[in-house]
Amino acid sequence: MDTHSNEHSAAAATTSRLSLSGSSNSVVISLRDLKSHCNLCGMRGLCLPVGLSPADLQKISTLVDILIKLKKGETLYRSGTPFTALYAVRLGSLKTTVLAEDGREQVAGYYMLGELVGLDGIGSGTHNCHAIALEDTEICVMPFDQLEILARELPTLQHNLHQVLANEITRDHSVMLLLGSMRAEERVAAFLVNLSDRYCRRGYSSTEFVLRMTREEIGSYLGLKLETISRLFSRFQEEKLILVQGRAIKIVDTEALRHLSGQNGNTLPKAETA
Amino acid sequence: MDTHSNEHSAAAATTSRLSLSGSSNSVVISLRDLKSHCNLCGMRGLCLPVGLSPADLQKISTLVDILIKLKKGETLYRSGTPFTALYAVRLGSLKTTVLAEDGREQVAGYYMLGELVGLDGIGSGTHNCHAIALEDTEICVMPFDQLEILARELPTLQHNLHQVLANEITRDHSVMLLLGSMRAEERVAAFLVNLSDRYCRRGYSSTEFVLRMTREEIGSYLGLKLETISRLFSRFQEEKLILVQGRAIKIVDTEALRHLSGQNGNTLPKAETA
DNA sequence: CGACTAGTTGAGGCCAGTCAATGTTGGTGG
DNA sequence: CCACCAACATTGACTGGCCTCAACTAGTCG
Repeated sequence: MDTHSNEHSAAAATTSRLSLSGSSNSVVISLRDLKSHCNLCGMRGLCLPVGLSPADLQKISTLVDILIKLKKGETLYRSGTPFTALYAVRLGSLKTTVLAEDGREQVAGYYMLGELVGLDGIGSGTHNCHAIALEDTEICVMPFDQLEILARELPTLQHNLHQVLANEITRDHSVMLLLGSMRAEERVAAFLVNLSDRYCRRGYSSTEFVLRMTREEIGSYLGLKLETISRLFSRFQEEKLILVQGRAIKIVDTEALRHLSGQNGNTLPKAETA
Repeated sequence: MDTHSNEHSAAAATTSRLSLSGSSNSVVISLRDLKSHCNLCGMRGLCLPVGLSPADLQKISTLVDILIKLKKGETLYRSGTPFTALYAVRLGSLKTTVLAEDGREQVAGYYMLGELVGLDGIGSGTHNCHAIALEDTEICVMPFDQLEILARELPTLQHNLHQVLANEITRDHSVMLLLGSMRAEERVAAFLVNLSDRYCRRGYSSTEFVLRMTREEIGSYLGLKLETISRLFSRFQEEKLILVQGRAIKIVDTEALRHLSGQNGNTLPKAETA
């Protein structure tokens, strides 16, 4: 709300380093004025995996001292801008989109509360996707150079960082599997099951949630057209798998969805499927 | 050649830690007996990006003391086996395949000389794909726990490791773009251009090379069927873009291929293609 | 109210998959 | 040397799933 941040010199300095686009009217707040450091944060243990001692957390807090507030549709960073930091979603959600050289754009990821965004920039020092808020969103900024320094002191943090990076690779592999070898209905089912699981892990309902993406964004993520998403939502509803009301989703038959998606839940082992 | 390695206690110990499947008859050699440490290796600067001083390289050499020789078709690791090390391809090539829970398998990556395999295991401590040699292949083993220790001492190595991980993410994103939004001919063109570039960077011909994968493996990687690959190779040949002779490929019209693949090379910008 | 965006639904077309027959290659053994 | 076999590859005919185009509805904002 308080857009007069020029008195927050630390925040202002970091803002320029972060290369937020001038057109963006995102709000940057120095956490030094707030009491919300990592050890108080509800997301603790989500954005960085478990195993950190209170003392370690205290040290990590020192490098998370900027909070960015984005309104729906605002961009956290754009493809081509310099990479300086990792971003932890503290509230809300974002999408990332990759761009082909011919201008085609595709949603590459969908990040919610407690997840880290911006890993893609480490390789080249430049972001190669856009990160855009899907709703009003708060982001903790972790300057990467400081993170690397701290990781040398704290083996647990170092290993956590490696895990976060590798988990992103694993996640991408399952998306590749989805895009490369699943039919449309399987993709949509897998998408819903994935969302359900992630909401569940965060303490929300695994059967009722509100989509933050349009049909077009979902389609882009799944390599399908928006009409196909719409049709499949309707068909799943006819088949009593889900209830759809615009973006509100209620999962009725979790098992059937899970089965469709190829992840046969915790049901029979089926040893013969090589 | 010398398969009596039971006197190489270090090699034998590491072998068990690596959990090589018993059925595999891959050969494990201790590099202590060889003179081929990193600072002598021709791949230097490929498997780990640039910027390492000779002194740093010397230290890294100390952790690369095992060489694995795989014959065509042998597996380096399988999905589900414990993750212990990263593997640098010293000679030859490998594919990695991810498995859906319903048994479907898909080629996730194709690694050649100087590239690192095994990153996927860092997240969970367990590999979640298979790595299989496409031809006779030599692999340098870098135990990951030792690598992490060394990375804490050498900031350059630490940053290189982060870059390697992040580059894998970037690579996966471009595969996702390919699978999600390109038509078959564009995918195949992109595949050929990508191979061409990578061979070129390694000092081989960018226009003539021999595929190490079957049509089926290429198709699996590109989310297509083997017949489609075959048909497109034939069509590209008719259209004078390439010459195909089994697995031998000669690229005739690089520009046209590059254009098809969406990476419009270093030609005209074409601003109007939104 | 009109303009706009998001979503639904239908009709028809096309790209890639499926099925099947045939050709090619490389290795093995008589 | 050739015969034989298995794995890999090519090509054709047909099918079907998803895309394209288009019309229509619902909700929102000025």
